[in-house]
Amino acid sequence: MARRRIDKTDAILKAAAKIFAVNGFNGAKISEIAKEAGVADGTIYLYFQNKEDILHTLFRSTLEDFVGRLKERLQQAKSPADALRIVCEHWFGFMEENVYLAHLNLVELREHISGERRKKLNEYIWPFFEIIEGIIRQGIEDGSFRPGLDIRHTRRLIFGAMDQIVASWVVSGRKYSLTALIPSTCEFIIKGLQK
Amino acid sequence: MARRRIDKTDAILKAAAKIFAVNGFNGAKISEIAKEAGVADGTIYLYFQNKEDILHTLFRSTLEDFVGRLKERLQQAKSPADALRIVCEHWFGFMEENVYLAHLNLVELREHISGERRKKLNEYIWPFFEIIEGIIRQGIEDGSFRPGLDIRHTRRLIFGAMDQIVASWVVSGRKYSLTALIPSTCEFIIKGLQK
Amino acid sequence: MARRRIDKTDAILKAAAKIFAVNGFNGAKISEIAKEAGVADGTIYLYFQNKEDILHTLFRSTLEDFVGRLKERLQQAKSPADALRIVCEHWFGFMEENVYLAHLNLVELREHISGERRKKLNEYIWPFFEIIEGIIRQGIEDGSFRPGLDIRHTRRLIFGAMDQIVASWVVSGRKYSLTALIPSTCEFIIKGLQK
Amino acid sequence: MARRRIDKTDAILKAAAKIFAVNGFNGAKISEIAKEAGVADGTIYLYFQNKEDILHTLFRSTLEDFVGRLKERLQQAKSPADALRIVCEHWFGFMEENVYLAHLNLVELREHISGERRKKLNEYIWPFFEIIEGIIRQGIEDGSFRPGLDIRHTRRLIFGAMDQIVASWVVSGRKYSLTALIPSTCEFIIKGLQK
DNA sequence: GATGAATGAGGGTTCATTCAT
DNA sequence: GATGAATGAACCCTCATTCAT
Repeated sequence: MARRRIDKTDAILKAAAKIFAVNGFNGAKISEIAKEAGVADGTIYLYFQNKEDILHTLFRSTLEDFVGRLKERLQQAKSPADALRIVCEHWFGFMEENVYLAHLNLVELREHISGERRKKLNEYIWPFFEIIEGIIRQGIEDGSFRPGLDIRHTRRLIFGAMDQIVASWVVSGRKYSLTALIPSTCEFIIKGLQK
Repeated sequence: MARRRIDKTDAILKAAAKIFAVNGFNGAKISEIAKEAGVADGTIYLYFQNKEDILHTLFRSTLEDFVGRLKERLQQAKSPADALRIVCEHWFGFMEENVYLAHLNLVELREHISGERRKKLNEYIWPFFEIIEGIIRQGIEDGSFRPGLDIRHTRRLIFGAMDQIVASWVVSGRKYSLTALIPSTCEFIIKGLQK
Repeated sequence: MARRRIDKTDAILKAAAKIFAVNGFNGAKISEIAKEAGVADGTIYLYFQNKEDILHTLFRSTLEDFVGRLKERLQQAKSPADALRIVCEHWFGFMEENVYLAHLNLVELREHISGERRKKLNEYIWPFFEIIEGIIRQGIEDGSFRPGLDIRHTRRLIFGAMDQIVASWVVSGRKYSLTALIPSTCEFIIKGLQK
Repeated sequence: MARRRIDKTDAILKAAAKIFAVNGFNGAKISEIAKEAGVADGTIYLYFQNKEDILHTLFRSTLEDFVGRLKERLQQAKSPADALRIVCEHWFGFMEENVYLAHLNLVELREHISGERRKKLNEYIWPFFEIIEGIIRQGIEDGSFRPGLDIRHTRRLIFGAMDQIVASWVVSGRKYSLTALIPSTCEFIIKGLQK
């Protein structure tokens, strides 16, 4: 029973990820998600409160998973610069494995249907931002990075650079390898922080 | 007559910029735009084909204006690094002066109601991207920037970094000065390209 | 223009009265009302806020009309007993002329979808109740009716008796004359108050 | 087995009475009734054909019970007027003891989702009406009441008066004693019939 | 008999677009 | 050209009922 419950939740989330990614949140129809998930329209409401709840759950669960794995990997980081490299690798790799999420991140995390929604979705990505900010702080402390860097501002610069690479890759139709761009992306970022 | 035509077109575009920015494309109602512009609902359809046409015209005209002014300013650039500084200043300044556009850029340029729409909207920003790419190319040629930089990839890194700063500023409710962040942003970008 | 507005409002109200009466409030579909009124579904929302607003307007306007005419007629009343006779005549006559309203009164004024709705609908009938209470008060004062009658309680007894006659007539399919029952109804009521 | 069957039937009916009373027929959810009754949703359909069947059974069984007890009590009536007093006492007392039924009577006996439903529900109250009509007939015969009274019409007047008192009491939130109103109610009714 | 997860039909409401004036 | 009343397609969500276990 519990098993089944999880199966359907997953099926719906997976279907939603696809439909949201293709059509955006507003363009996605519940009936389409249901069809894709192989359940009846009403069934969705046994597992989620409403359309928005699906989106939130999708973000939360995926990002929690992402952050959890990232933290593990980061334990092997030898330096702040190395840690940033791991972050970039992980982010790009994660996006390649979860293209739908990449779409969603691109589209919905930034969309602005109501300030409220944006705020909640932003909450879910905060743990990731905190990781980056922690690395910057450490880099400043151990002298790897310039003193005087504003932590938050710098985190935005780093995330923005990485994110734009993902966004362009998504918009391009993913015609090239994202992971191949890790070295040059990291070089730009790390150089931008040094000295 | 022609004069009047332009007046109304402008009034509608101005109204649309405001309404789109506040409510997003999907959330904006034609009737609200009409009211804000001081015309009847139906009048809008004498000047634009449909709701989407308004958005496209808005982007195109605003970005054309932006690029035109930027090009003028860039004639005084003393070096590629200086040119990038001017680009950043101009972009941030432009966003501060056109908050509505900043919102729109944040929201709609990235939204993805249909791949089709995104593609068209991206077209309008291309001239701006070409300017940045031209600066990078020049910087590589005159030795200011690292050789071996991939022009397009680098442009994305630069734009992504700048853009994230704007995005965060918008999301924050514009509670701080955007232009104050120009120096630290440029330092990150330029250092990222050097050596 | 104003004329048209009134025409449509009336057409919708008339259609709604019919559809509500036949199907009840919950059973009535907006699309049916629209069809009956000869307008598009959406047009209804240009004239009314929502389905409930139609019901309220229907009650309010009809009862206002009813009370207005009743007050005029009552000016010719020669005694409290005569006034009650006029009230009964008017109520029964009104119901015969507005069968749909009779249905509605029977059905919706009493229905209990939410306490809120009932309360509002009851408000509209209050002016009628006040008229009856005024007559009772006067009858006690001039000695026509028993002293010691509780005004409110007595009004309920009177209204209840009359109303049940209407209700039975509606339920029967209106196979007999309602006005023919005025004398016997009034006799019961007036005798019930005297001595 | 048979015993168990009755237990569950009763539990469901009792739960339904409560839920119907609070929410009305349309507003009541099968799942709520099931929860209140402590059974599964599907179980209800082992005991009743559908939602409407529950309502019918509820009315029939409750009113049968009511009429049965009333008949017993009426054997001690000393006169038609006394009998009417007993009827009123019993009706008011019954309503006070079965508030849920009072609500239901108020709401659903009169509701009119389909003429069909009303007709059936009315059937269940007929035995009560017949008792009242019998008393009137007897009163006319023994000279207690006016000759020439129309039996059916008079029954409606009596029931209407009593019922309105109950209805107002229910709507008021039952903030006062219903049984306290028996004397004045009976005085009105009996005076209305005499001479 | 009992369960409760699953079903899917049904409807109020919004709003981009049209067109008679 | 300008108006704005009218249109009607589109969609999320509820809940009575079913049926596999």
